[in-house]
Amino acid sequence: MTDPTDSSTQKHGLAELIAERRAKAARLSEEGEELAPYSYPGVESLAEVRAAYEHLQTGEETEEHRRVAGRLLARRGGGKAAFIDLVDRSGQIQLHARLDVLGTERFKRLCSLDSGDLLGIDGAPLRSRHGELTLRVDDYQVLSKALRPPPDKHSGLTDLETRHRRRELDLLSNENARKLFATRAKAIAAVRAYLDANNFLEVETPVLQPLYGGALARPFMTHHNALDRKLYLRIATELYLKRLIVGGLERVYELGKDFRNEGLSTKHNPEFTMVEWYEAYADYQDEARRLEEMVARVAQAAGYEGEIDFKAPWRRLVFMDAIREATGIDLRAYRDADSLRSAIRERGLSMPTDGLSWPALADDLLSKHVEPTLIQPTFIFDYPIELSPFARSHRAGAGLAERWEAFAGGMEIANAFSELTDPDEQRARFEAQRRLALAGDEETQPHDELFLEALEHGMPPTGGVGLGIDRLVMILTGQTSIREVVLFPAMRDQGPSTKV
RNA sequence: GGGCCGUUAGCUCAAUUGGCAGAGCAGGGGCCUCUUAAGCCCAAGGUUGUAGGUUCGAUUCCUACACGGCCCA
Repeated sequence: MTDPTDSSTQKHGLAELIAERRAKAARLSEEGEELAPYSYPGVESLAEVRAAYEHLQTGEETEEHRRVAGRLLARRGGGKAAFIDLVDRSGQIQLHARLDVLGTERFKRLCSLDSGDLLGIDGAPLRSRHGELTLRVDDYQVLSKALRPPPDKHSGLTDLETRHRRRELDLLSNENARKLFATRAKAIAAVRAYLDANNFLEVETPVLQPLYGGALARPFMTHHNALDRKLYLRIATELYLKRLIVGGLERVYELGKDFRNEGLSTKHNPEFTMVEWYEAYADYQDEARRLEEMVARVAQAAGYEGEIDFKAPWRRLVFMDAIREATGIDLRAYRDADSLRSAIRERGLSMPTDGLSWPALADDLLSKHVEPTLIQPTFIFDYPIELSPFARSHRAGAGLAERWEAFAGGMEIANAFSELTDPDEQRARFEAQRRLALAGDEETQPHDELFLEALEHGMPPTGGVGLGIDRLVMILTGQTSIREVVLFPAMRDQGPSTKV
């Protein structure tokens, strides 16, 4: 035997599988098949075709013409007829390839294609004798020859690491992954639709900022060569958006990536998607109503059918009461770090307390002992002012700020203030932050003089909200890890690879 | 940063007490005109994450490292 396809000489590791596919592509090409056309016009989605022929009775055939395209998932049969499963973003359909329709040569070539190949089909809809909606293949066009084998056709790709590093393989082999990111897109579109409908202007402010601000977080740094200056990737859009409110844009929002140079977890990716909006003449109570109304609509648009009831009004708690109910500690009675620390230790609450300031301890009490219990949507109102350098002090005083955070699924999803508009007060807050930084706090607000000057031009009363899109999508899709809702999550370098 | 768990064929998974590393799918050679996890016959496919160690013998036991997951900080 000198036949190069003699099975006794074949191996089928990955390198051999690739060589086999390359050889097959070469063969098809020699036989006159165009393997990579520049376009394939007139394609309908499989879902559209399915919907149009759902009425066909078992065994009923048509002579109508439909053009579809997708990836070859599986083939059954051969000989003189075969069934092929084709998948596109909208769904799946069965093809019926027949030798008597296509002729011997083209039928055999079609049957020789591999799973993963991209295929265009001209076909006539029918319902098979077993009741499956099917397209009889009248003509076909190879749109791309896949040189590597796809993941398993039944199990798809399950290895978490590969699913996240090689999202394209996750998407092409797992319908759930395709659905999830379609849901994410719907949720984001619904956020924009809500804000647009309420007369907000979508704006874009710098990602590269001379000074970072608007949140308590460590930034990424970079360098601009031509300007020879240090720049930071933004940790929030807050300060620029407020300058737009000073400028008279009245209602603005920005939906985009923020970057925080912090650890990774199931709830934290170093780059994440946030929408912030600011509304002149409104306060934080107005914004609470806006958020619950918006999120209820987003959940509906995303087709959410889970356990969480987003319908307004959401539960409303007050910061100190929420901590008292969960831990028995009344923060009003412990106004300094030392007394609060001993109260925490007396009650045997498991949390580190050493070296933490009073605001940090108060914040940790909330995030460790209250936040995980907030499954149904809940607002926590009236944070200690020390935790809120951009929030206006509470009209009732008492060391509080007009600030709330919203929680659902045991996670913080949004944060809002009656914005601090007084430039002198803001200057004092920056000064307080500077003292914290000198004392060793790594997450403080740098002094931003341009922002202060903007406030000095006069800022109307304003309500502002930041809503974490990734976490909202986690809740809407029932995922417990942010890596499942971000297409390409941050991963460590893989190290030396032995893969082909 | 710490603890625990995982890493085996392209994919999904086995492997008993430390004793020749096996299946299914995919791929190759055949058969097959209503199949749908199609089926039947044949032949093949492995640096068991990496580097060491113990042992007559290591996927298995030990150490370090890499990557991932969960929990804690």
